Amino acid sequence: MNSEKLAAFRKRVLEQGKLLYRDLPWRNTRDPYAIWISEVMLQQTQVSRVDGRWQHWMQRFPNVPTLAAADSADVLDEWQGLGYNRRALSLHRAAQQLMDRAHSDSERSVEHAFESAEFLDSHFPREIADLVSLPGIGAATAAGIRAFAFNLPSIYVETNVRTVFLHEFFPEQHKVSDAQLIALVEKTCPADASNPADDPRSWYYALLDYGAYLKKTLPNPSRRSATHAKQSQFEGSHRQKRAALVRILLQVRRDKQALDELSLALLLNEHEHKAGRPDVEKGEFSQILSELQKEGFCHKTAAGWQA
DNA sequence: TGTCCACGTCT
DNA sequence: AAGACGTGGAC
Repeated sequence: MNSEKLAAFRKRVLEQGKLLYRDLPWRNTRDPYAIWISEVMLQQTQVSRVDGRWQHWMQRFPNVPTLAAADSADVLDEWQGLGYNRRALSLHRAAQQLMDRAHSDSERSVEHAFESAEFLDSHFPREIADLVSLPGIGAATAAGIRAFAFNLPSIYVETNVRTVFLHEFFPEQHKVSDAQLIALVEKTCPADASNPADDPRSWYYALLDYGAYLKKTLPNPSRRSATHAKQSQFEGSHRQKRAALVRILLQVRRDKQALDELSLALLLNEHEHKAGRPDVEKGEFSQILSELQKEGFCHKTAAGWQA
């Protein structure tokens, strides 16, 4: 790949990015906490579904200390409708870890109150290794936080970025590996922010917006990525039952203020612990549900269990 | 009506 | 390293 070709590509993406720029609410802040929340919400989720939910979350849990102090059931409750509950529980746990880190930092710099949001923001991790050590933050989310909150260069590979590189450099080619894409992403990301119109933040906004546009107008090019996988069947799956159970528990808690906080939190932690594993014990869901039914919290209908 | 599809993180 | 994980819009 010669440098003229790369320069032409960069110019094209920047131009497209300008034309297609989306003025999304989480792009009008530099608060790393707010951007972190948006990145996690946007994992596997369309922009249209996050818009509104992000704002609501920010009202309810405006900063790291608020989120860390929240009850895990309230965090789940706020998350309902976004899918993949484990992301909400990871957010909650990560916030608590950040508080722990801030606490130990403030022992060394006592002039800062460790409870203050400003202190935490200035201590929000910006190194890849520190970000990735938090639950729910992988390579992509870490790079996104670095670019959008701190304007720092990284290799940000997610579906829209894949789409652009697949479309521009690998037309027609199938099963393109991430290693091939990463090499190009690394080569093209601006490494210093001296030119304000061409920095990591603007660069990745442009890539995201151009990629989203390509997905709308073409058969999704990112299907040609080697990482693209067909999802397993939802109907009749454990995760369908688990989702129903969480919904019912939260509904019961909202409506009747029954179910004490602690037992619900324990149950939800259990749920979190088991997520991602296929070894959930047989009959566990129906057992919990029939116990709840005995206490009059829910009942079985033709459509399934209801609160 | 159901079936397919959107996909990053974790184990 | 293959597969689980939630929800709702598109068709």
